[in-house]
Amino acid sequence: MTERADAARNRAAVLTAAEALFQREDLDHVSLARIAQAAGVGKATVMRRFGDLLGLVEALIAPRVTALRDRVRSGEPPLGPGGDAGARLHAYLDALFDFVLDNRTLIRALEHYGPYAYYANPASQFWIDELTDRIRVVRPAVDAPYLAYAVFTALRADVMDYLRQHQHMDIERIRAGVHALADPPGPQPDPHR
Amino acid sequence: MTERADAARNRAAVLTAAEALFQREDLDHVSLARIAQAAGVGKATVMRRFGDLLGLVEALIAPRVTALRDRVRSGEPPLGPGGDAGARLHAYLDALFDFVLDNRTLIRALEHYGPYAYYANPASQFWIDELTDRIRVVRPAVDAPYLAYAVFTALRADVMDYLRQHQHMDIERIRAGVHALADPPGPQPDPHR
DNA sequence: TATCTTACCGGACCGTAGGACCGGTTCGCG
DNA sequence: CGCGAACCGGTCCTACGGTCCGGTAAGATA
Repeated sequence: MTERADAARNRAAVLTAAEALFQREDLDHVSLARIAQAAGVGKATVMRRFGDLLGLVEALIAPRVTALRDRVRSGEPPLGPGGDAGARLHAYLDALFDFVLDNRTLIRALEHYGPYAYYANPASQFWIDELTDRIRVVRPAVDAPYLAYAVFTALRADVMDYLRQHQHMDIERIRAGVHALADPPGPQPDPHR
Repeated sequence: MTERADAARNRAAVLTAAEALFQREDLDHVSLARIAQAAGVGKATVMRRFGDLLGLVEALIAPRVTALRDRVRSGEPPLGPGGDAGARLHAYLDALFDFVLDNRTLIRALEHYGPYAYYANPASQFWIDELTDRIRVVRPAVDAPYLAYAVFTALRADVMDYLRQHQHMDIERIRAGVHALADPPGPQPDPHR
């Protein structure tokens, strides 16, 4: 059963309108009613297509997630398979960092609806698992799953926005901090310490 | 101008009732109306005393904050002034960790109202500044302010709850992870790496 | 092209939230 | 004791996410 033409048209209109609103407006001035109005559509139409607002935001992020995931799974090294372990970790951190930066409004919207929406997201679980693997190779002595969560938490969009806007840290400083978190410079731990 | 007796009585009743509700109920089942009802008071009374719900939560946390701050500022070393720098950092991390653990429901309530309520809190600013100082002494080569924020973020109540409840990490594992984040074991960085 | 089935549409509606308002009440000072 | 001010709490207001249902139009069929 294929989707009817008007339904497909409305889905696209809602996605476009929602995207624009999330970019332009402050997060808590974006409401279901305003999205529907901007899309020239009733509120129920939005709900029917996406279940709830969280579903709408996930649908907005989905294509970008897929794009990055493809680069990670089958792109050029070191982000894709192959290459030096250290370079792989750092390339991945950079890619995640840029992803969060580019999509921060949508990611914040995700965090806004539902508790744990950021972590529980299937996409995030993939990011975290991959991060865990890449950390484990470079730093076999640490608790890689925990460290992966900690780094991923440091990459929360709200945290990054806060550091930039209220603590006046610039982007490259934060980026360097994230790298240092996951893989501090220097030799491996000395068992005699 | 001193507070009238009935006003003081109501303030205490609201604090007690709110505390109990936050402990017992799920966070988003706690509403202004229920707090007022549990305190045997009108909603407006709650608002008058505390401005808004965020103010109420801050008032609930305040005495605990003060207690820990006193221990940090003038208690026994290594948490208080004096002692080995490394021990000071680790004692402080333990104290913060326990504080978050003990007060996680209130801290989550804080995070629930208002954006950045956790970081922007005056108390948190003190915690972060102190953390920055203690990190700086032990790890002069790193960006201490950023690392302090990253560690403090790892100590978010919602993050810890998520790791415990959904990732099944036990408390001591998380605690060890936080310590490793702030002060990874091993010798200092090697300039030739 | 005319008809009919059915997926689809959208504005009215619902329950609930935080917070403002205001007539009545009670505290406590002179 | 009496009075003014501080305080009280139920009602009201606005906005939210989400649901309902009578009406509409898409598009398959003949």
